[in-house]
Amino acid sequence: MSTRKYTALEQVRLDKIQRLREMGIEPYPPRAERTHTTQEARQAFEEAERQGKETGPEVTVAGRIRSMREMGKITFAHIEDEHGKIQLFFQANTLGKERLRFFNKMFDIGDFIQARGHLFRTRSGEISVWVHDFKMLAKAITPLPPDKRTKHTPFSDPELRYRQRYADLAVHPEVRDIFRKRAAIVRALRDFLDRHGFLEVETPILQLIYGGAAARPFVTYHNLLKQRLYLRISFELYLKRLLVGMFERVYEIGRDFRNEGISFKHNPEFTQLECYMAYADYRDMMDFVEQMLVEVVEKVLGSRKFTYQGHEIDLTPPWRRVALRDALREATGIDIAQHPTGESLLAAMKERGIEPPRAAPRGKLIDWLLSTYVEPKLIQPTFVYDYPRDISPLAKSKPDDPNTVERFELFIGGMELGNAFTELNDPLDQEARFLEMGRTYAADDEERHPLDEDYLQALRYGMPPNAGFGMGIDRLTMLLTDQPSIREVILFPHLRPEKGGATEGEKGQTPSTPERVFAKIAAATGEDA
RNA sequence: GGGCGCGUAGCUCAACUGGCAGAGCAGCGGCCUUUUAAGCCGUUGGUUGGGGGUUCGAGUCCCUCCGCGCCCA
Repeated sequence: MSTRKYTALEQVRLDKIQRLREMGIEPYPPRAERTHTTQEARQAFEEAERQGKETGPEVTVAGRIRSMREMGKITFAHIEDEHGKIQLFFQANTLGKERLRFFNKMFDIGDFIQARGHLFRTRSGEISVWVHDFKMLAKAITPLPPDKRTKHTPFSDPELRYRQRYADLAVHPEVRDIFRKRAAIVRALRDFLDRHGFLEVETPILQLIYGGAAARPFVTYHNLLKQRLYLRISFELYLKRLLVGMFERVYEIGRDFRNEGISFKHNPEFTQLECYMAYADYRDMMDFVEQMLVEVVEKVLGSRKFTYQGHEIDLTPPWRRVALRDALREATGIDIAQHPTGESLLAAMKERGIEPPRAAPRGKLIDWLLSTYVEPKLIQPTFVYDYPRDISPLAKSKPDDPNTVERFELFIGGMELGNAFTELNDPLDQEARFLEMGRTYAADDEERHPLDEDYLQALRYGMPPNAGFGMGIDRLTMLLTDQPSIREVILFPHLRPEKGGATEGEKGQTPSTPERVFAKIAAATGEDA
């Protein structure tokens, strides 16, 4: 019994499976006997040609049928494996009429096949396998979608491409290339950090107290321990504990989870790199990041320059460094230094016809101005530095200006790519900041964070001065693969369920606070919350 | 969360002010011994995203729900 109804097209192929089995042919045999990839087969033939031969060696190739052209007593087909295609040539004189008919009738585009034969060139010059024998490796039931380049019927529906990424990948080699490049980026970052004395570590994803960023968490529940847990929104507080533990340089590459909106640059789970360097400050970190990205990009792309969405981006150092105050003054005419309070800043904004979406504290207004008026224009790599203290509770204040912290964000291609501070290592100041945040944020503000007493305890043992940096791997991949949406660089991006919509009983109401969610989870799992 | 747009055959898309749901591709049957967007002849295929309403009559108009995209938060 099937979990869904088969289409008429699928039914045809199911019938073929049935008939194959009746003929004693297993449509899903356990083993293949490939001797050459398509690439190796072509190379083998070219080698034979260099030796003056007209035919190449006998090879057994395997792959997915991508096209079939039946022409009476001969049939052409292309098969594809991971790295390329090769044409198969089936001829009645070689195989016998019945065997050729068997191929024509029982094999379809999308099936995996293995074919043995010698290599040759067709009259039109294409290297092909003159098939002596062939074998079904895996019968496809659902027809493959046509690829994007097919003139009449491109497979272009983004929803279907993301929902059925396997089909998208199967027919679009260039989509496979994005993920190869992504792997190369991560490898190059690791390599760079390892060579610079960083230790790669893994810290908890399930956390009792979340922190390190301003974001809403996903919540979950450990049944046996009756523990409320959060999926981490950043690695920051754990990695910095390791500096207390006398590791001087640590990094982690992994998944963060943020229970927030989805957009072309936001996915609920995304991959982050964070690294921490003892005895360095945020200026050292700028130099380090510059060096790291230049090297990574050169390794992956072979150049310091690349095009992102029509913009030529040049990573040749030194990158522009601009104080947040100057960047905002340039973009909006407002000097935030003249407006030490939210009220004053808001008044200045309104004077210039700038209307924020909602009333907010000073730091949040500045953040909004930055992302609205500055960020989209920062195409070339730019460090924006010196941020308001109240939106940076983990960063150290500037010695001469307690309301400004030593923090920078990195922008490339109009996107925020990374964030860094001279880390706050004064346990008393950190405690004061946590308490201050608790007062500034309304009790029901979902970005209000619980106070992490254990983190303060770690600081009390003494943490060396250090700088930390976090960067979105997905966004870096977007830049280096010239993709306009984060979904193009995540293999299985988050989508709503195709059917059903909201979970039963939750329609129309969002359980907005973790407390309410815990109550629901506990009820659903039969545990006391 | 808000605004705009989209949802029709397996895929890509048509269908005027409401009036017989169509094409190309693929599929199926046939012809074809060097094709590669093969070609030629014939042919099958529909819960028009789900539900409700208006109407003699709804793909089209109204309400609602679901999904996707773009823009805004």
